[in-house]
Amino acid sequence: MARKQGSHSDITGPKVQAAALRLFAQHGFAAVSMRQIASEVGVQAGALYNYTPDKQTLLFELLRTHMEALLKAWDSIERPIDPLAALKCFTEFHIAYHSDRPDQVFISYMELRNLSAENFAQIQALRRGYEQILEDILHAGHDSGLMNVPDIRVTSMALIALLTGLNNWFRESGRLSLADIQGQYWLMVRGAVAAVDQT
Amino acid sequence: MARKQGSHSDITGPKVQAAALRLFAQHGFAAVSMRQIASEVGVQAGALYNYTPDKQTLLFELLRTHMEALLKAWDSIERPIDPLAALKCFTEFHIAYHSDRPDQVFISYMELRNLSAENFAQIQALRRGYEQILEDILHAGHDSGLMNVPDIRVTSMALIALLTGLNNWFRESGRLSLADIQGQYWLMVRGAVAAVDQT
DNA sequence: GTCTATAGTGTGATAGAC
DNA sequence: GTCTATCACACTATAGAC
Repeated sequence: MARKQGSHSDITGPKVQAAALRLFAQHGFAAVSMRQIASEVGVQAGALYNYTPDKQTLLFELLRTHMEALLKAWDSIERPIDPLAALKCFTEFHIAYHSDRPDQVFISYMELRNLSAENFAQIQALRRGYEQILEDILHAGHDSGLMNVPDIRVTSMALIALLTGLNNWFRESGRLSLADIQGQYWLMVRGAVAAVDQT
Repeated sequence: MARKQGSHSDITGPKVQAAALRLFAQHGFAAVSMRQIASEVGVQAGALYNYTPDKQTLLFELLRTHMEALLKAWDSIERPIDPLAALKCFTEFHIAYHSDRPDQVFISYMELRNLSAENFAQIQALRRGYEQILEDILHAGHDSGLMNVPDIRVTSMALIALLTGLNNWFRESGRLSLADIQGQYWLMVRGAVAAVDQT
């Protein structure tokens, strides 16, 4: 018999985040009501406000947590110094990390416009930090002559789109393993920066 | 002195489409109300229902019109037979067409989940048709030995993400011309399918 | 910490006058 | 074809009991 009242702060908090993440990813921030989230968690709508001051902050915290965890994860791995090896490392890291968190990645791209101006600026700064990682690698590759990068900003945005696009269609349960995907994407990334000029 | 009543079917219809397109792209389908659209058009909310049976159909018609125009535009240009030349042609076409219609492209990617099941299936079929164009080119390139394409589906999805990602940051008014962009993206696309196996 | 109840506002869509 | 007025319902967020 289910309890109708009681204190569950330790477990309800994470459940609110998880429910909001899943529903925002599936239906979009604006299309999801606080009542839907509460229903998924198993509480009444009013109880959600013990865990977030409002719906906007709930979204913001999901994005901030994701971006900070992403940056921290990169910081914690060992990065090769050689630019090509570093680019391969980045490619494989990006694919592994992002394909494992489809909902977080999805809302991080789709719901930016639903952030308030202040919150948007914070998330954008974190995102810029991630892009900078790739740009530094491309810069080193360009300077060493190991890569052909006519414009670092263009190449970095193109490569991130290439890699993140994987989330649009890849499902782990499909016919291809993560290692297969990493291998094929690395072939394409390496080719994209190795191209020499010819018509 | 503005008229408060009258018949404007010829001009109001397109204005409704244009206002909905702009607002959906900026704020998202679920976050935009019929009253907002009416306000942008300069009519009252009730008048919109002379031009669409409901909000859902308004979104669907925007996406359908865009996808059909895209396919028709490709059909109307001259396509080289040589696979590499065809891939270059596709790359430049995709960039030119998409960078000229940022709002249409944006909602075509972001608002798919707000379509009803029936409408989604129709849009998805049109999208599949566009992907098929690229897959056919890659298939010919693979068979002729001119391209290294381990998995046609993987490569086509990756290249479309690479190219469409341009819309995330490119603004015609920026420091780079469309021709510059087309040149750099073609270098990357060609490299991505030309890579030979090496570690 | 969760509940019930509710304030105050906004929503998509329709009816009928002009 | 557009207007005004409205129905019936959903929304975020808060107040106060337990």
